[in-house]
Amino acid sequence: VPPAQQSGDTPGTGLRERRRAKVRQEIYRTAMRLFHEQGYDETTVQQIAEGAVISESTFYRYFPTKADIVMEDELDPLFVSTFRAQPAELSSLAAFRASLLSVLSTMSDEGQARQRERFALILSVPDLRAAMLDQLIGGVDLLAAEVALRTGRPATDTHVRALAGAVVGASIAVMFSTDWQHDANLATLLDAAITALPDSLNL
Amino acid sequence: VPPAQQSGDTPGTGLRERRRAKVRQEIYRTAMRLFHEQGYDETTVQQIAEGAVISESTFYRYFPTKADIVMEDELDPLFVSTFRAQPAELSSLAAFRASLLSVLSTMSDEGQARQRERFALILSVPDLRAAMLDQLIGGVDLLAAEVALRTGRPATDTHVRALAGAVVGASIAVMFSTDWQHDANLATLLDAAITALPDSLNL
Amino acid sequence: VPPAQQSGDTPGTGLRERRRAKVRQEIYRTAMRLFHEQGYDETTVQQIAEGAVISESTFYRYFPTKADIVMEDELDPLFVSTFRAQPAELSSLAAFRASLLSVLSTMSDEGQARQRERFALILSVPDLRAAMLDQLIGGVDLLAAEVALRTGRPATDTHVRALAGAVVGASIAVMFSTDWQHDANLATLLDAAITALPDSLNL
Amino acid sequence: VPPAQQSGDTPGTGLRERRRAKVRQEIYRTAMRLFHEQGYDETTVQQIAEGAVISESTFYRYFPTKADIVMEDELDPLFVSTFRAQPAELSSLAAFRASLLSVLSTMSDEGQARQRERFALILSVPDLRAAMLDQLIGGVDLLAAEVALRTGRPATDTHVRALAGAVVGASIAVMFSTDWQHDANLATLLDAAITALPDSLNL
DNA sequence: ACATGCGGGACTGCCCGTTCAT
DNA sequence: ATGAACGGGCAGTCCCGCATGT
Repeated sequence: VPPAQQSGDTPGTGLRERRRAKVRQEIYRTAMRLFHEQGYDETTVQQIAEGAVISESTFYRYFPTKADIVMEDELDPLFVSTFRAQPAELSSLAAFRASLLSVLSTMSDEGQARQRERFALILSVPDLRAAMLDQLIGGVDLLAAEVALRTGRPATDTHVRALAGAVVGASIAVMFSTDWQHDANLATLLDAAITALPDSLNL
Repeated sequence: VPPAQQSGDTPGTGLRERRRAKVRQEIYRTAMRLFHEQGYDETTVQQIAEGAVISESTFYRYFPTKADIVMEDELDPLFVSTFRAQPAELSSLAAFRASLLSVLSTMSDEGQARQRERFALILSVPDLRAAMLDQLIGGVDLLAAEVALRTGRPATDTHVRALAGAVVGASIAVMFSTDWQHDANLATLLDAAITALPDSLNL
Repeated sequence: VPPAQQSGDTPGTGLRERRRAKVRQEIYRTAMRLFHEQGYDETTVQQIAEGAVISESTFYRYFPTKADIVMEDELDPLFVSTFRAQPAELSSLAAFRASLLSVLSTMSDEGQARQRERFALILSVPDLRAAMLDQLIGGVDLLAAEVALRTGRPATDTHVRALAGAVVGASIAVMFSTDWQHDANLATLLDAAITALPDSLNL
Repeated sequence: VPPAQQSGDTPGTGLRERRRAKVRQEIYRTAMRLFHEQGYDETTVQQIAEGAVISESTFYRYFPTKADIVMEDELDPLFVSTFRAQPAELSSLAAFRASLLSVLSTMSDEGQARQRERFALILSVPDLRAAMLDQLIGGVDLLAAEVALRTGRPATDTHVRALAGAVVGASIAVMFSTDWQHDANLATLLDAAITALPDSLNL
């Protein structure tokens, strides 16, 4: 037992943690493969457990629900650090936009493709769409906290929350647009929407 | 055979339709009462069915899922008609704000209290929060369609969608703020947020 | 109401009967198409009813169960008449074999293909396999009755029933053999099995 | 990890296994009692579960379907071992007959009565008749495998399958004869049918 | 007469809490 | 004491029979 519980973010070099991470990844990959082959609803937790050679109850120790496998998003922490690194003279909106572009551009093409597919999956499965709201609310809270930091206002300030909500809402609205699958580039789309947002409010 | 199929909204004078509406309401009330008394998760569909003196399968013929009972929102159509009635010279944002105030003000105190409770329920139950996203997306689509109508732009236009998303997002963000339960008035809160939105974007 | 209920087999020229036949066929075709497109279990009775533009309960007035659509076999009456037409000097077994070949040979290639596919469907769906037993028992009874007619013995005679059972059983056993899908010709297979049956008993 | 995986049939000394067997038997007995008292269709799985003091979902962990309770046949393995013990010089048919008699004679009168009743139940309930086909196919496959073993031919050989099918088919045909309930002895009946089978083929 | 709608039961799948085995 | 097995329990889907209304 390590003398001090390490803070959650540190990767962790303990043997335990690595084993855990490995199992987790095995579950993740098996599940994604099955979702891809058979569809989400058609894949049972039992099948995933069998594929990853663990018991069903172990599965639930790694992912609270089946939907959480897909909800997994490694981009949030990256986004936060990027946002904080933006020059102070930028407005929050501009900083958001810059961070967005920066994060998206660091993704490999394959990474983009995977995000894309993941997103399409979420869009098409009610259960996953549903699971996304908490994710979204979390996103708003996160952004509000960062904006609060930047501006010195409290995170519960109506203006701060409205800004965060509007930005996330606009992003979602554009992403959930029915006809973006042909559109090659999510980054361009989002960038345009965010840039135009102030003007859009005058429509 | 009825001589003319009546448009869906008309109350309907057929014996069948009235019975249906009555049963639906009975289910709704029974469910809400039970949710109030025992909590949402602690109430089974079977109990609701028993309380409404129907079978479980009949329940599912009226509400596709248990969550849909709570999702029921009669305000949307009212909002749409109010929004359309706004003078054309108002910007979409202003029209939205005016409609919002108008709709909220027509609600009785008791109606407001019920909405409030309903909202608190949704906030506290993961299952309901989850179910809300589709509702929200629907709201964005609805609003986008109306804005498109007002401005003559296509409903899929990025500006239009961004506007709709931002407005809904900001509203949600404010409503999901942790500390509004003490605040008596939702209307005031929302009004402030929407009014300040353009300025907020400059934070 | 017709003065005399016509015997079930007569095609019937009444307007009623023709309408009935037409609806029945419409149901049959819609169902088969859907089974083909989506699979049997994945097709609900409601979908079939919608596709045939009738109500669900009407469906059940034409087919007692969903499985009965597939169970429909128009070959039995043909087989009986062919069997009766066999020369009296043939043994029952020989007559059976001759009738079998005769009936199968009258089928068009397309008809054979359809029978083949139908059979594969039955094999692969538990529900259909299950539904088949009554069909089979019916077949045994039918055959026993015919053999009884031919031989002058009572249809309940143990020898008669054993013969009928053995013939049907052997046919089934061969048809349910795991590896016949590559084998182009069901007729050849069955013929060989029946011909060799007496010898097989000495194994 | 247990040092050696015990063969499935061995009773098993683990506490877990014994408990499982006990629960299974409790379900079986409760169900049979209820079927006897109220009829099969009139007995719900819920009642069985209540009677066995388990939950409905546990029931389905022990028996995949309600029908499988009745399908349970402990005679198959006994039959196989008896069949294998027959002297090699007997023909397969003769060996089958000898095994049949042997197995039936070891059954107590009460056991016979139970089998009888079980069979009558199956005959009278469509759902059970239906479930029986898979059982039958299994029986044919089993017998074919044994015959293959005895004769050195492949189990998929047409002669082998035809023989197995014919024997099972003849047995079924006789058992499903309408008027055997007065006939005290199933063994005698089956024996006669099997013995006469080769001659019957010449009818 | 005909369709619509409801009762109700079988069954599946998700998820959680407890118990057993190592 | 850690992890697997197992049971409980509930949501939800589909099939089918019967009552009811048009």
